[in-house]
Amino acid sequence: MSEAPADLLRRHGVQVTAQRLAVLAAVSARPHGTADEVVRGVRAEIGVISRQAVYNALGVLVDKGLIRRIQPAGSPARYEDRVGDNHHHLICRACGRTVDVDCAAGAAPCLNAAADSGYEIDEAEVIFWGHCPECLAQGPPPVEG
Amino acid sequence: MSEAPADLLRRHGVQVTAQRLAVLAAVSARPHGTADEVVRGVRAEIGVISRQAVYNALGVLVDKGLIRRIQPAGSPARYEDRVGDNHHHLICRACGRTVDVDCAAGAAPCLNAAADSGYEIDEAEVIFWGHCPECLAQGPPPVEG
DNA sequence: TCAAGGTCTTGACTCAGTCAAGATTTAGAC
DNA sequence: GTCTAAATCTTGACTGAGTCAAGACCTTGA
Repeated sequence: MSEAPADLLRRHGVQVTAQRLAVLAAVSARPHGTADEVVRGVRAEIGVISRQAVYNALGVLVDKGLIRRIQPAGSPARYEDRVGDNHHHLICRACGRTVDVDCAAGAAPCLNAAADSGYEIDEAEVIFWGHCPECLAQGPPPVEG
Repeated sequence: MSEAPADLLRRHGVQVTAQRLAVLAAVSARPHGTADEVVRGVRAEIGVISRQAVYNALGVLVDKGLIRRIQPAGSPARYEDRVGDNHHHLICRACGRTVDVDCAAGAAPCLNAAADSGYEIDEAEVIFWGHCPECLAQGPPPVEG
């Protein structure tokens, strides 16, 4: 990350604009933020931007592998700038807080078994659901069922 | 599954209605169907039902653990009646076909490592993305990036 | 058969995201 | 520094998935 953001974009064949730089910065500043939170972050930084420009920038950056999109069930898409490693996510059912988890097994552990299906697999998306320490402390999680 | 669907519902404290029975049957008939597909399936079976009643029935059945809801990125929620085992899903990026995969490791393999975070984890949701044999045969998958 | 409570229908609404047309900006050539 | 073509941004309408609320209807249990 010693590279300037503008150079990073150029190196990936992405035209450099104030909006894209601000989106990249906003995603870095608040990992796991929604598109809407990015919009607010960018507006705080450069004053004004259209929702559409943010969606466009996020799409381009995801496309080029500069950021990663995660889409947990029951939540809008979220974005983070930690890419290139095979980490997963852990989400609190109560407060929605999302944290990164390194996969203990290194490479995705189920890939071999799944390959029996004849599918050519390129990604294993893993999301852990539970309750974070703070929500646990505030009271026992509601019994389900 | 030797139990009659109506008894199954009653045993779980769910009031028995024609709509709920039809929704349960529709989900069994087409695993991984969307709410919309369930609506169409139910209409084929009992003639008429409101969208809202289907959402309501699906919600109750998921709540009681009689069916399972999966929400792949970029797709509406899907439902299946295979519950109680820790199986995962494999989705074709090209045609969207979804198949079940048994987890080779038996129990969810990353749970121990993730537990370091202090979270109390109750579910590991795993989705594999790739291309199915038929889509692979029709041509190489598009290069991404 | 009847009353009470739960469920269904209808229709408006929200939220996240997409589409399209015209104005603006960027990159590269002169 | 100026100019042109192409890419990007803004604006505003639109779609799809799902939720909310009020009143009609059906189940359950007595």
